[in-house]
Amino acid sequence: MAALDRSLVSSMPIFAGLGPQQIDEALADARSVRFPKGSPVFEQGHEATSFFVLLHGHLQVVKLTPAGQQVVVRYVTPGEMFGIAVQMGRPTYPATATAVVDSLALVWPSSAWPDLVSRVPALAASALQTVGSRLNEAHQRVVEMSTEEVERRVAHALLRLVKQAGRKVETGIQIDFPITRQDVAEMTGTTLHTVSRILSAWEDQGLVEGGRQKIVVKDPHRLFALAERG
Amino acid sequence: MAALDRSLVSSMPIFAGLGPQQIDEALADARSVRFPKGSPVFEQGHEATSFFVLLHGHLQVVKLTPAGQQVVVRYVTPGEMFGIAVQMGRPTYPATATAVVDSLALVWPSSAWPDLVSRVPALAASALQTVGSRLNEAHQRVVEMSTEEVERRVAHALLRLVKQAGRKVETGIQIDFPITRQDVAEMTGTTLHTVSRILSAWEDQGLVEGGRQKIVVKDPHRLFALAERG
DNA sequence: CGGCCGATTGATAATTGTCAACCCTAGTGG
DNA sequence: CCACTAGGGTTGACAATTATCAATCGGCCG
Repeated sequence: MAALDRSLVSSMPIFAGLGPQQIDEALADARSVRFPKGSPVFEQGHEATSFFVLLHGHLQVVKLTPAGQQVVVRYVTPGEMFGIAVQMGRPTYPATATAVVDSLALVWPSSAWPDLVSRVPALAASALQTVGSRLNEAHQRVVEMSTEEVERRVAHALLRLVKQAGRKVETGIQIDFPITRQDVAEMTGTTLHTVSRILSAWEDQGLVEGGRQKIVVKDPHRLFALAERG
Repeated sequence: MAALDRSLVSSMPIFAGLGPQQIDEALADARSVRFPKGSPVFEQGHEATSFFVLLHGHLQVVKLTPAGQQVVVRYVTPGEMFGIAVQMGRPTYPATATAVVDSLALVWPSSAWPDLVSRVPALAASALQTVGSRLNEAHQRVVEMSTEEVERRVAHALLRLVKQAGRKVETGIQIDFPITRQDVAEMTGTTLHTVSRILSAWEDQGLVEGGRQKIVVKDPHRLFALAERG
């Protein structure tokens, strides 16, 4: 089991640069847990009792506003660390993570972190880099929302999804999990109606191919041009 | 000199929980540098050769888009660590930091970080928390830009400025550095025209008091109500 | 097979950006 | 010391994007 996990894990950036025995040490406190499609991994406001590394599947991370509106913060892809609220000094999770397909994650108790870091100091640097790259994405998104109109924001969001969760199919590259127009709207700060109109227009131009909870990008290059030049 | 710095620094969250000798150790590699109003501390895209702690003053951190539009990422207030790109695994600064008033900062060479962390492990946790809280702010901003109309975004931005850089004056609380309508627009993803209209309306209602590069919040409570309830 | 969730599309309204003109004042330099 | 100027601010008119409201369609899952 540990050996299986080690092979699953050794190629992941978080564990990059660790020796086999360090990986085993890190894995000692962890257990792997299955999260069926639709089930919550953790919920906004709850005590941050665990942190995670996703092994397989995809999670949607959502923030709920006081007024009840949702914003999709990001999607978690295999290899990523997540739920590291405590490490950042917050006692509760700042968002809700839900499995959008059947998923598998390594789970550590938050209390294991200090000990883990002292035994494997490189983990602290790993965590810092993880959070740093996430900060960068967030800032990028702020810049996009400040300076780009909706269509380009949707284009950027789609390209990001393609990079993170693209799977080759006959007609192009498909987002590898069920995703609705509403989801895309919540990623880009617009409404499902506007997203629907945009995707319809793109479909007419042969850029993408729609479907129920499905998006296939047929011409990534042209989509990229649209996102950049406008 | 070191003693002076230590007293300046010991109350700052980044150095919280460090003993006096640990603080001295951390300060050993640092020098303090003055940045006159208007001068750049570091620039977007340049090699991240240093990281910093602000001792006095205020910095504006700006991201420039390929199309030449600016977005104000945040303002740095005394006690904050900044320019920690290398620690997050990026070779260059992702934004430009400029002193908006005469400022003073501690400067470390980036190369000193690994050694520093090994001698003062608590710094790694400090840095992680700093980046974590910044990530939180960025996400908060994404949520606001996704769900709130301009007026409430401006209200939130003003309240944040008041908290970070508010100074009591007779008529209320003034932002303690020169700030233009354009700056506020670049913080909230709108135009200086819209900001000007909003501030004018608020001034008529006795909420704020305007002026050239000046904003005084006369009634923070009412502004807060406006930001929250809408 | 039926119901429901997701998607599409039209008509309309509202917010906010754009363009333009103008004012004001702080600071500069003669 | 005063005049001038440039940068910051204000305001109006108009346009455009995008949200809102409403109706309808269609295909999947139970």
